[in-house]
Amino acid sequence: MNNVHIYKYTNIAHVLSSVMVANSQNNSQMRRKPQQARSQERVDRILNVAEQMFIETGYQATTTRAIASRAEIPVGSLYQFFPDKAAILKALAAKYIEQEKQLFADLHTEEAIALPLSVYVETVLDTYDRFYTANPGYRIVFEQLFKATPEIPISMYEEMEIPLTAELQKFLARRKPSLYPAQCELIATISVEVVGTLQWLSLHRDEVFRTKVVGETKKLILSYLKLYLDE
Amino acid sequence: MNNVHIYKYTNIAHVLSSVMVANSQNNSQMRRKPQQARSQERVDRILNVAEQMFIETGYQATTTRAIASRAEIPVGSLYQFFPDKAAILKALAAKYIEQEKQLFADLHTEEAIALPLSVYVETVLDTYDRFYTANPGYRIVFEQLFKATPEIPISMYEEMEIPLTAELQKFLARRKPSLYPAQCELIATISVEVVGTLQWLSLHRDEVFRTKVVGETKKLILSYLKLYLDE
Amino acid sequence: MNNVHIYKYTNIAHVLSSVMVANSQNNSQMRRKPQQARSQERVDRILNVAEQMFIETGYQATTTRAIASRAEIPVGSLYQFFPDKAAILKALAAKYIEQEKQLFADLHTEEAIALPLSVYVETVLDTYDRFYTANPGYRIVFEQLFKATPEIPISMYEEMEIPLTAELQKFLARRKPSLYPAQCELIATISVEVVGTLQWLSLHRDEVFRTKVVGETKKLILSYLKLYLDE
Amino acid sequence: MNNVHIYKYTNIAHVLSSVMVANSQNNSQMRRKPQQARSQERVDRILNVAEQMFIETGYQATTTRAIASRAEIPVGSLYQFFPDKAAILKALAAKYIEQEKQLFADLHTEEAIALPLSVYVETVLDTYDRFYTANPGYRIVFEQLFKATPEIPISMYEEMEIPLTAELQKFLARRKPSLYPAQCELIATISVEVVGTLQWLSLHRDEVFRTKVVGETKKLILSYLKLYLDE
DNA sequence: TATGAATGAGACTTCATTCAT
DNA sequence: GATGAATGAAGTCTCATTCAT
Repeated sequence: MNNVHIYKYTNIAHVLSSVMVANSQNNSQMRRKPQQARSQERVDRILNVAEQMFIETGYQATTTRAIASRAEIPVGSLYQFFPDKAAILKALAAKYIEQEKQLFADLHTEEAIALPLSVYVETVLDTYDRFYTANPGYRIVFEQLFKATPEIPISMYEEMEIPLTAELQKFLARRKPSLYPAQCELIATISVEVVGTLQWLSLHRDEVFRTKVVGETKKLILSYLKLYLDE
Repeated sequence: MNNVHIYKYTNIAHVLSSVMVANSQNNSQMRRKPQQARSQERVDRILNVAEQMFIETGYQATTTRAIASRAEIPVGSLYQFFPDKAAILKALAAKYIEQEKQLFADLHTEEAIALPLSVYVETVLDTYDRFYTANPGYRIVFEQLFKATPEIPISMYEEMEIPLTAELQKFLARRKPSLYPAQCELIATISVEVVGTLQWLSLHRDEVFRTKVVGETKKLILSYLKLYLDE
Repeated sequence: MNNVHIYKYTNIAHVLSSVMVANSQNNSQMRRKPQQARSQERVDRILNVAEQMFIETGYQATTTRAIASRAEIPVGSLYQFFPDKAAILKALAAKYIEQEKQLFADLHTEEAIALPLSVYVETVLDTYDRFYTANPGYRIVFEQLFKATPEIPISMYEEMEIPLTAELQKFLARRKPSLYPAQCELIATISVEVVGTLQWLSLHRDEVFRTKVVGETKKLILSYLKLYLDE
Repeated sequence: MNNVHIYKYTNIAHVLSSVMVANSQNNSQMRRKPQQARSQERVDRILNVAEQMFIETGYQATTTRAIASRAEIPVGSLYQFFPDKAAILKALAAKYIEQEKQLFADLHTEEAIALPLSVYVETVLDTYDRFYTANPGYRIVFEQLFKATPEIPISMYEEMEIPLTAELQKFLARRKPSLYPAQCELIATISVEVVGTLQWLSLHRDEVFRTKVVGETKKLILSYLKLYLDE
C-alpha cells in the first residue's frame, strides 16, 4: 500500500524502470556487484545508515560524507558501490519493492480472496505492518524519488511490480464483480494511501501507540470496504 | 485535519509560537511590512511562487534565487521582505493557520455538534476541501517546519490554535460521553491524518479525480466514526 | 602627533589632497553644502555617529544603513551629504585635521621654541591630549584611509598640513642646530608615533588610567628628547 | 611587548583559550591536521598569503576567495583546512604565540634580571625585533581578534602565556622592589605598547629605516626605564 | 582495489548605492 | 528636496564527486 502516492507525482514507468534495474543482477545501479562478503556488508551498512538518516534528516540534508562516516567507510568506497547519491535512494527503493514482493508473495491466492473480509483485512494489514516496520524509510524514499523525477504522471500501477494496490484491486473485482474497474481502482488507491499514512503515523511514537494505530487502521479499512462489499 | 502529522514530530509550542509571530502585526517574520500595493503584491507573488515550488521540488531543493527569479524580482528584494529562507516557510504556515481559523470559525458551535453525523462530516469535509484547495502547500510546509525543529514531540493539540483535531475531539466527547479522552484523541488523530492525506492525494490529478476522492473520504470517515457513535 | 603612521602606508599626497578638498568651501567631498541649520545638524550627527561606530565596530563592519539609522535620518539623506561611504571617512579626516590645526595654531611660535624642554613637552602633550580626547576616531580613520589607498608610500610630511610632526621637527632643528635633518625627522617621527599610540591606549580604560598614561607619556618623551637636547 | 593592546580590548582568557586550542594537537582550529607534505605546504601558503593580505588590506577587506586565489588553491581546499575565515586569524595568532614563546623561552632567567639595564634592553629588543620581523602580522591579527570578541576587558596578563609584558613587570619588581605592583604594571604596559608600535612602524619602509628605528627604540626605552631604575 | 584530499559550482545572504515617488 | 524600497554584485561557506596515490 501507500505506493499510491507514487503515481500521483510522476512518470511511474521511468522511475520504476530505473529502480528495478537496481534490482537485477548485472546491469545494476550499483557500480560493482559486491561479491565478496566485506563488500556486501558495506553496501548493507550504507543502505541502513542512509535509510536512518533520510528519515531523521531528510534526503537533501543528508550528505554522502555523513553517510559514509556513519557507516564507517571512506567516501570513496561509497562511490564504488553507488554512482551517485540518488543511486542510494534507488537501491533503497529496489530493496523495498523486493521486500514487499516477498512478503506479499503468497497473499494473492484463491484462498485468500475467498476469506471473510475481516480476516482478509486482518491478514493484509498485519503483513503490511511487518513490512513497514522493517522498512521505515519506504515513504520518504519514494516521496523523494518522485519529486526528483519531474515528468508526466501516469497511473499504470497494474503494470508495476508494486503489489499492494494491484492486489487489493483484484480482490475487489473478484469479490464484487459488479464494481467497475474504475471504482476498484479508486477504492484500492484510497485504501492503500490511508494505510500507508497511518502506518507512517504509527511509527512516530512508542510501541503502544503503534499497536493502537494499527488496530484502528484495521477497523477503519474494514468499515470502509464493507460499504462496497456488503458483508 | 491532517494537522496530526504536526505533533508527531516536535514541540508544537515552540514552532507554533514562532509561526504565529509571523502573523501578528509588528513583530513579524517579515523584515518589512509591505504597506504599498506594489510591495504587497510582491510578497504575495513570492509566497505563491514559493508554495508552488515547495510542492513541486521540496523546500530544500528550492533555492531563494529560483523563487526570486520565478517571482520576477531580484533576490535582494526577496530578502527585504524575508530575513531568510525559513521565514518564507513560516510566513506560509502563518497564512495557512490564519486561513484555517477563518474557515473553521463558525464550525465549532452547539448547533454543529447537534447535527446528524452525516451532515457534520459533510460540512467539515467540504470546509476542509475548500481550505486545502486554497492552500495546497499546507502539508509540505508543516512537514518541513517540524523537521527543522528537532525537539521533543509533544502532543498537546488542544493548546494549539490549529482547530481541526481539537474540534473533532470535542465533537466526539460531546456526542458520546462514554468515550475515554484517550480514545477521542486517537480517533480524532487518525481521522485528521486520513483526511489530510486523501486531500493531498486529491490534488495530484484532475478535478474529476479530486471530486471523487473527496466523496470517498466522506464515506470513509463517516463509516469509521459510526463505529463509535452508533448511528 | 601620531599622524606618523599615515605616511608609513601610502601615497600621502593623494590621500591628503582628497581629504583636504573635503575641507574647502565649494569643491567639497560633500555633495551639498548644508546651508540650512537642519542640514548642518544632520551632517554633524552623521559624523559623530560614524566616528563612534568606526571605533566600536570598525569601518568595514559599519554599514551606511546603520549609520543613518543611528543618526535617525533616512539613508537617502545620508547620500545627499556624502557621495559614498568613503566620503564620511574623508570628512572625518578633514575635521580632524581642521581641529588639529586650530588647536596647534599658536603653538608654533618663537616663544614656544624658546621654552624649557619640559615645559614645551608639557604644553604640547596637554594640547595633544585635548585634541585626541575630542577626536577619538582619529587613529582608526587614518588607518582605514591609507589602507584603502594602496599606492606608493611617500614620506613628505613637511608638505602636509598635519602639524605635529612638522612642528616637532622644526623645534628640534632650532633647539639643536647640529642635528642633521634626517635625525630630526627620525626623532620627530618616533616621538609622534609613540605619543599617538599611548594616547590611543589611554582611551581604552577609565579616566584614572588615562591620566596616568598621559603623565607617563610626558616623562617618556621628555627623557627621550633630553638624549638629544642635552638639557 | 606590544601585547599590551590585547588586554585593552577584551577578555583575554576567552580569546586566548580559543587561540591556544589552535595550537594543541587534536582539538585544532583546523579542520584537518595536514599530515602530508603537500597539505602542510598548502596550509603554510594560506597562512603566509593571509598574513600578507591582512597587513596590506586589513582582515575584513580580505576575502577568502582572494586568499585562496593568491595561494593558488581552490576555495574549497582552503575550507578543508580552516572551518571559516576567523580560523585563519586564530591559526596565525596561535603561530605567533608559539613563536613568541620559543623565542623568549630562555630570556626570563635570574641571570637576565641581573644584567645591566642597557644590556637587558638590548637583548630583549633584539629578540623582539627578530620575533616581529618574522611575524609582521602580529599586531593586526590580535587587533582584529579582540575586536571580534566584544567582552569585558580584563588585564590579567600574568596569567597569560604572552610573555613580554609579564617578563618586564617581573624584571622591574626584582630590580626595584620599592616600586608598587601597579607602577610596574603601568611602566611595563607602556613600554610594551611603545616597542610594539615602533616595531610596527619600522616594518613600513626599507631595511635602513628599520635598523634606525630599532636603534632609537632601544635608546628611548632605556632612557625611560632609567627614570625608575636610577642607573 | 581502496582511500580521502582536492575541486569548484552554487547556495544563502548582505549592503552600498540608486531612483521613483 | 526628502525618502526608503529596490537592486544585484559579491562575500562566505558547502558538498557531490573525482582521481592521484
